[in-house]
Amino acid sequence: MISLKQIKYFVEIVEAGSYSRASERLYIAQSALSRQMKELESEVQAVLMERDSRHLELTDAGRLLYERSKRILEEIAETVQQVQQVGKGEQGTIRLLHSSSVTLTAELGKVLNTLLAEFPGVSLDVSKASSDHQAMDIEEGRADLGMIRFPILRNYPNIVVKEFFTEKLMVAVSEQHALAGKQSTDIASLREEYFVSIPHKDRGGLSYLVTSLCLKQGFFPKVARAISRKTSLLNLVEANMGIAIVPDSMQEVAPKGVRFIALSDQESSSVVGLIYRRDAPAMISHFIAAFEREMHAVAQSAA
Amino acid sequence: MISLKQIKYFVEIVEAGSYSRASERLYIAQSALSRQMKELESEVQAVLMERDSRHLELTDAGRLLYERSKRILEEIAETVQQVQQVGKGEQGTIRLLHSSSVTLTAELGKVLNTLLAEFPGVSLDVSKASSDHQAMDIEEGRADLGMIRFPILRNYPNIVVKEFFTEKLMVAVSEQHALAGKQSTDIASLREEYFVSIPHKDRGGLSYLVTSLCLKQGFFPKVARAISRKTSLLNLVEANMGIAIVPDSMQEVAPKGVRFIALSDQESSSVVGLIYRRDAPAMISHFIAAFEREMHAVAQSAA
DNA sequence: TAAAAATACTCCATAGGTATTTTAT
DNA sequence: ATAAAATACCTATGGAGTATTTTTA
Repeated sequence: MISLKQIKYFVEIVEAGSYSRASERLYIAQSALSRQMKELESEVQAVLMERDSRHLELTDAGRLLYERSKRILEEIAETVQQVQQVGKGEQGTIRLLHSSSVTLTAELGKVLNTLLAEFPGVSLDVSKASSDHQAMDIEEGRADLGMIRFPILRNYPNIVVKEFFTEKLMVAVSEQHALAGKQSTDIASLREEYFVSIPHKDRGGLSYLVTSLCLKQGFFPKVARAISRKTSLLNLVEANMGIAIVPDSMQEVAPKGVRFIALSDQESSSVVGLIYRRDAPAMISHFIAAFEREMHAVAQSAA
Repeated sequence: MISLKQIKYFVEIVEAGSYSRASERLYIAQSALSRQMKELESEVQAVLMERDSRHLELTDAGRLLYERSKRILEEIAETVQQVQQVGKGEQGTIRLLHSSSVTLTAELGKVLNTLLAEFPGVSLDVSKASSDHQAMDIEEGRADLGMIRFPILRNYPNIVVKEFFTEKLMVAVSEQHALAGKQSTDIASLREEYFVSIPHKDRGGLSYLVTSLCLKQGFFPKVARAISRKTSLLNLVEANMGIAIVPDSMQEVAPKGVRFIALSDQESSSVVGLIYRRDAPAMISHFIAAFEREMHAVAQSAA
């Protein structure tokens, strides 16, 4: 019966390029490898490697086995990890909240799918909620994890707030707007514009950030004549009721008649944060750790 | 280190529904299973089965491991088989010929793809050739395998001819033809039609078969005014230059303006054959055996 | 109490170690 | 002549068998 040991040894030999080197890496004697490979070859009834005192070379059969073996070993490792997780009770539904300004972009969706594959016992229940609601829901056990936009004004003693990722801010304008054709602008130039977002000083998040940025340029953003909580900001922008400063990820979900203009200001970026209970169960903690890891990975690959 | 034995035992236990029954199937002692499962559970750090003296039930972790294990064992078995094949020199290109009346339908394509997956060292080189050419090419080593349409008139001593599969014959007519709307007809009713196929008595295959069928009904098929070897029969049919009797698989490759009408005659079917050298190398023989097996399998599932 | 799993104890097969030989450059 | 793989021989770990105990429906 072919054994996993043989497969592991075989892969290691191929990657080490020689029996002796592989024997060192595996902390076993070279003779053991020699015998195991002989055994493996008789199991599959095929010569896997041409070997002499200098060279080691895979045969066609060996190459095939090597490729397959890597896959199989990976699959087994992954399986063991996942079975461990499920065994540890890492299963159930994670209730994930997100602010309306944190949209579920394709990128985020990809990351979440990766996580679901990694945590086979877990499913997600995603809803939209304001930062305050998120904090309360999580504190009181109605949700597990939230994605909010900095800054956070109030403090919740039982809740951890972690920086998650950073996005560039952009100006969203209607295609009929004077700025529509521009490549780039800055916040100071928006002094006379009407903002469809509600500049609410004490609610934190994006509106707070935008207001602060404007104040730094010496003006308080003028409020547009039409404002809505129901329809998305971007629909008002499209209707040319005013402009908005939003994260660039909003481009993905923007209606057709909206143009995005880059902001040259250095500080014009916004941080998305992750919030969760300080005493989150192990499963949630593991999920969060993986979430951060994956998100940083895509951030790296993007940079 | 988790072992294949443990995985095999585990799967067997799950499928047997009890340790004792599994131990019988595996020809080992029940105690051995008990210990191996204990070991496996400690390897994956998870309880896999709730077991007492009456019931055996998988935990969530166990269910996950069971599903994955089946996949992994399959993958290993398949790998071993394929490595054996490649090791036995079962690699190279199989030169496959087919008559023009044996079209590479989607069904056939699927079967060939299955075979290519099963024979990882093999690739195909497919060409069209007349039955006679096929036999000569194969006899003289320029090809390996041919798909022809019965009957075969000449005898080639070094070539094996095997029935492969059977198809219903249909009448192909232009959509402007009087028969176009009919559900079904019979050969006797085609007495006055013009046939765009060339009724060649001594060339075998489809034309011979069609001619014989007509003769059985007491007439010799009338030859259409336009005949071509280059363009496909069906183009002539579409242009309403005459009708043709063809296998139903031709519907897949027919131009839009062609209608197919069923034939009620009992004998109106045609047999496709496989031809190859009597002394074909092992690899070709194995491939052929698998080809027949797969083709019969789809024939069964269709019926 | 009966059937099925778990444990105790024993044995042997086989994986691995050391030392040596073979092989190809 | 040397570096690496193959072989010979020995040892020890761990997998399997038998017999027995434990568990729960």
